[in-house]
Amino acid sequence: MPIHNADIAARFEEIADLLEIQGENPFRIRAYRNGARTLSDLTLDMAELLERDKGIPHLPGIGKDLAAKIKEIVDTGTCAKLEELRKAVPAGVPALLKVPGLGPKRVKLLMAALDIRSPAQLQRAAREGLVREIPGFGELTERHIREALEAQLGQVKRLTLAHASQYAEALVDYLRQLPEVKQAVAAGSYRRAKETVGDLDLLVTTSDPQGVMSAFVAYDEVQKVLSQGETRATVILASGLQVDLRVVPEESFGAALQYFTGSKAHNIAIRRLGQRRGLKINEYGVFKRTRRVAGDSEQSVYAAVGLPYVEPELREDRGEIEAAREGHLPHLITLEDLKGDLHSHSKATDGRNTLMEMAETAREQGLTYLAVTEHSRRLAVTKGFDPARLARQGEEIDRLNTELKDITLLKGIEVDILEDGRLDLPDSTLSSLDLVVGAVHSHLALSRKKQTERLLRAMDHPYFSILAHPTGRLIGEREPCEIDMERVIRAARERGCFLELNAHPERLDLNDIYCKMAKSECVLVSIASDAHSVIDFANLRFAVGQARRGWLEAADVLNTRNLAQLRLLLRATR
DNA sequence: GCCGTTTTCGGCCCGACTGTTTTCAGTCG
Repeated sequence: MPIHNADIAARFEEIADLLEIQGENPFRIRAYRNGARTLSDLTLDMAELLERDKGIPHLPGIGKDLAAKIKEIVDTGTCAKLEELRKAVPAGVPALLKVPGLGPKRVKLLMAALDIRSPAQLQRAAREGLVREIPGFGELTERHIREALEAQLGQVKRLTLAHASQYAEALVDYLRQLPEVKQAVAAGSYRRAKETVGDLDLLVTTSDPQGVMSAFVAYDEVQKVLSQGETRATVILASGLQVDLRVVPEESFGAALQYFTGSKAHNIAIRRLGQRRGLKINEYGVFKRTRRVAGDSEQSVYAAVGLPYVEPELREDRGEIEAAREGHLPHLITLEDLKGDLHSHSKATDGRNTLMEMAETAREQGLTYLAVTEHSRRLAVTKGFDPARLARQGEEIDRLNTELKDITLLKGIEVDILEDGRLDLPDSTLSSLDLVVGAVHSHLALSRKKQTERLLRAMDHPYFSILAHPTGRLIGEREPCEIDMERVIRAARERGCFLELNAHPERLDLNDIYCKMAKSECVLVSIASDAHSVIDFANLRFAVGQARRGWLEAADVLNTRNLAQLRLLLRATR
């Protein structure tokens, strides 16, 4: 079993949980969690580095001790420290930390007083009314534990960004129409355009906090109010989504928005910068002793610690603070930078609309070209194209292009990459097209070596232009294929072809980390809708969000070029 | 356990809400 960075990160999280239950130094615990986060954000594969005898490079939050543990975990699958901790704490106990309202202190109390060793035992004890008898617990706490354990069975997964946007936009609209509300925005991971959102964080400024709070908990989708104070409330919607609302005075809007946008790691780093300058930063502003020196706007908060404004999508403590300090922040791509779309389908295969309808909608969205890329014959369920049908569509595209104004249809194909890396259509067919988008739709479970070589062979093909949804993942449904993305990206650079960032809300593939990696290797990314109907062009904004999280600028994206420039770049791949 | 533009030792972000207590600990974000 190969050990991936995610596996090492999981071991570190487990160590942190176990140390927490033992009541260890909280900063030591945080060190393990920071190490875990660094590893899961990393593109370098630790196991591979060690295999090639490269040693572990200097990484933020990974010191001598954690580096040694990484090596030990890669070599043995575990580490002595973890095994020692596992022996000291019963196996079901870490799961108790996941129960809302239970932290390490209460878990310890439960173990000591009632010998609770698993969520099941806790559920029984809570039903029998034993929990309330423990000093520090009470009837209400017991009820909350019982309800939380029962609810956990049907626990909601994280929503895709697109799904969350439906709830967020409706709620923000609701709050904005309240007369006492000055500003209302969604902050948190939603504002950072993270691909999935666990809960919504809303921020409101008002002169009447009480009124806003009452209106918020009265929103008709609210099923349960978890907490409600003067400036903060937490509710659960009927859909199961948790929503936190924070209310601050108008002059604190910037500081509060900065704080509630996160990420947590980014905020900690910013506050530490503040500390060094003798400043205290909280959601109400930036303070020098008791004097408020900034906080009206986010810009003012960053300026107070000597930094330029940092875009929300960059705020993950992945190097943005250093880049800001050195004046190297990227000028991030925007939706308006996209000049065209290089992946779409029509009724001819598994799409819903005609070519004309697709073209006109794309044009309405400000696009000036649209590549038609139907599936190839191998994907029979989609009525994929054989050479003859593809040729006939080519004639139709020629005819439409004489009728269409301000937009050009390009002839393409989403050709299946077969198990051995060959393409599903002959060269004579592919050579007649403007671009060839290659995609894997079968044999997703090949070994890392085979899957990687399959992609490399496909990309080596003389007419190959763009690798579509490179990892094949479906968020929350299907894990990415095992691929050595570092090799794929390097191969794309050498070959001169491109990688796609697919805008389908469940794909968003490439992800942010791989986008950044492609950028560092100077491989252009195609931000593509993969539209199967006219409404799918709207998904482009989520892909742009992902691209921004991956530090991409307009120049890093293939389809920010105008048609003439694009044709040159596509021709150069051949 | 990590880290250093005051530091290689002694710090490590900061505040709101709840429940149980009678002034605050625990948890959460």
